[in-house]
Amino acid sequence: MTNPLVLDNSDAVTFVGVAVDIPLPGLFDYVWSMEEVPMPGDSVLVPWGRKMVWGWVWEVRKTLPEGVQRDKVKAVAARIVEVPRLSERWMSLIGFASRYYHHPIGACIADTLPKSLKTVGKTSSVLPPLKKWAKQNASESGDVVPSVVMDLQSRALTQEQAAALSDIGAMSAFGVFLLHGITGSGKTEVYLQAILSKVQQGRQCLLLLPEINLTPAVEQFFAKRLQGLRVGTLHSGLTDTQRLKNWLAASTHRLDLIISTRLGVFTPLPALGLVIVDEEHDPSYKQMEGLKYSARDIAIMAGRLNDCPVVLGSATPSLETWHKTQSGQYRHLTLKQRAVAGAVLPQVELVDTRHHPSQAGLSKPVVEALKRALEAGEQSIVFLNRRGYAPTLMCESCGWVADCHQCSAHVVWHRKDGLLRCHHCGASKRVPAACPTCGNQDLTPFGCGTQRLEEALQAVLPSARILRIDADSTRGKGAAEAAFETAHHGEVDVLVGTQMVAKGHDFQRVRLVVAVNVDAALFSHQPKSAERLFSQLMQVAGRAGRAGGVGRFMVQTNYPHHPLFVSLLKQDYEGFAAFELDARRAAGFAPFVFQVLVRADHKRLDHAMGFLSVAKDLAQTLLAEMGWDESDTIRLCDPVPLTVVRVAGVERGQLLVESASRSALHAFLNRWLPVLWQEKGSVRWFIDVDPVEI
DNA sequence: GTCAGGTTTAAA
DNA sequence: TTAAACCTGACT
Repeated sequence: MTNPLVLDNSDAVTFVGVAVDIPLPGLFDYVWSMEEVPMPGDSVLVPWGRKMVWGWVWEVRKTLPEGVQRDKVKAVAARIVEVPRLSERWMSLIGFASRYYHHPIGACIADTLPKSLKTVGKTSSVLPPLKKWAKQNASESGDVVPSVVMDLQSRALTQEQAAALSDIGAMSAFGVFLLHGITGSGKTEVYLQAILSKVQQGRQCLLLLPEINLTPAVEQFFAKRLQGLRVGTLHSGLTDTQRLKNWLAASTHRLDLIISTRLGVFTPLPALGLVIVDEEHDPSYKQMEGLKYSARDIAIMAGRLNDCPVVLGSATPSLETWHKTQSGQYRHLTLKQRAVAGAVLPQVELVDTRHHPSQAGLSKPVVEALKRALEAGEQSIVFLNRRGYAPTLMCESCGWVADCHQCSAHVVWHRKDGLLRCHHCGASKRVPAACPTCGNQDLTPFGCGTQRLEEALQAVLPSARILRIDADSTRGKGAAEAAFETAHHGEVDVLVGTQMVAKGHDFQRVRLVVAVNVDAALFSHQPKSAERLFSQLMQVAGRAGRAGGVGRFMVQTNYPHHPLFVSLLKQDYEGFAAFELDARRAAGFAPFVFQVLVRADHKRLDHAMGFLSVAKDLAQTLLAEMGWDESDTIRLCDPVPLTVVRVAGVERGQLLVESASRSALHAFLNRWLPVLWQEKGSVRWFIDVDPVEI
């Protein structure tokens, strides 16, 4: 601490540690030679090599850190006054993300701010909203308590809802709640009233949703129900300018409720009072590129830093959340009844496909049920989590299979547009007229995707109006909303689709829901695949019978006695979770062990694998030096190629590191990763903390 | 010698 | 990541 009364020595120089948008670890030091005093959080322009790059002041220092030569240090070129200074709390959150995910701090900032903030001075479109913001900010403060009132048609809460609400409302400090409620149990009503009460106290609320598709409907819902509420959305579907505007409004308390996808969890909200993560188990909360964060985990840290409650909502909580709830770290709020009047749980039926052979993916009992629903004028949903027409195209005479040139994977036949598309790299090519190896003109599709299922359904239900909803049919702006709109208006008898049909949308006239081709997930080597299947099935099941009457959910399987289905029949999440957690404990999987994945990519597999084995050797040496017993604290697995080893012409390998102690794992990474930075050669590598796929 | 191509290194 | 420097082999 410098005493402010003692004048600085005239030759004392101020240095700043700047987080630069460069994938290198650590901060870079610059001289601050401007009149104005630098502050952490300032946006600056600094020389980098022979060009200028954008960065943020992270630390202000009187001396250079050890090892930095004074003559190498250049001066900050300019402070970008138009960009608001980042708050301390926001910097703590980014700092946490950087340490926890072992990702360079500059890259963390770059990955979490609206990217238009990096182009100030380069493009003209960014400046007007920033200038407007500065002007507005000078003239008035955003900190006003809005007078928000609930609409008159508010329903009375069930006892369970009221109890949950009062528990959340009573929590004014940090605490995590699991709001565990089946579909239709009225979680949203609890969110709404909790948000209302926080907003009336002058606080901001952050509501995270797993998918962009859900944001418009949810925004409308809140705007309609809470009059006077200043609500805005943040997601990657917004234009850069719109996103910047909403971000600025949120960060200056001109919004009370921010509804966003995962990227919104990093928005600096000055008056954050409540964080809600809806469908907290959803895999899309995990960012897979750049800073590989879990928005749910970051949300919890944001709650901790802002000392406010965090609500995790789900009908089928992730097992890590469930585990923490069971051990008392999170508080468990349960909603067991369906809140919508007259709605009851759907009946689950398993169709044993060993006894009911299926044609084009549909068994006889399922077809019968669909016919009856059609006759009764009801809507039905058929769920198949695989898009395209057929996952493989094969020549039966020579055994040739259509593969992707750039990836070690089969290409999927998309019959509608006559293309073979690779679902890994996105490349597509025309369907060949004949087998390229033997000239056979009869190529046979194997397996079934949503397009083929749609065709099969049309064949058995000729009079039905069928609508397919998947990533292909809803490409293009507004296409998804238009499709859902059509379904809502009842102009559709059967909806066929991937998990897109399962998420968030209540179709009023649906009584029957069918799931086909789910068995592969039962025996996947991915530890989370059973968990994911169970939650998907519970979620689609919830689409049945929301309007009243008993819904019916039929699942085709070859393994009706599998424990997952035994739990599904009873819609018994807790039973499933107990079974699955036991299995994970026995196998030594997460959440009983903490994992970090080191991935190495290179055009040549031997280079990628070579890097990983060197990395492993270095790790072993390091562990010996640290005096840790390898088998005891840190477990290093063998480097292995990924299942789909080549994608877009790049070969990929990985090395899994595990420990029962999170702090030991991080302490080890802090020593190991700097060594790897020196060792990389031409191999591109990165790490994934708490990976969802291994 | 020189040109294209790959690999290494530094960036504060 | 980017860009320049550095290295290497093929060819004139």
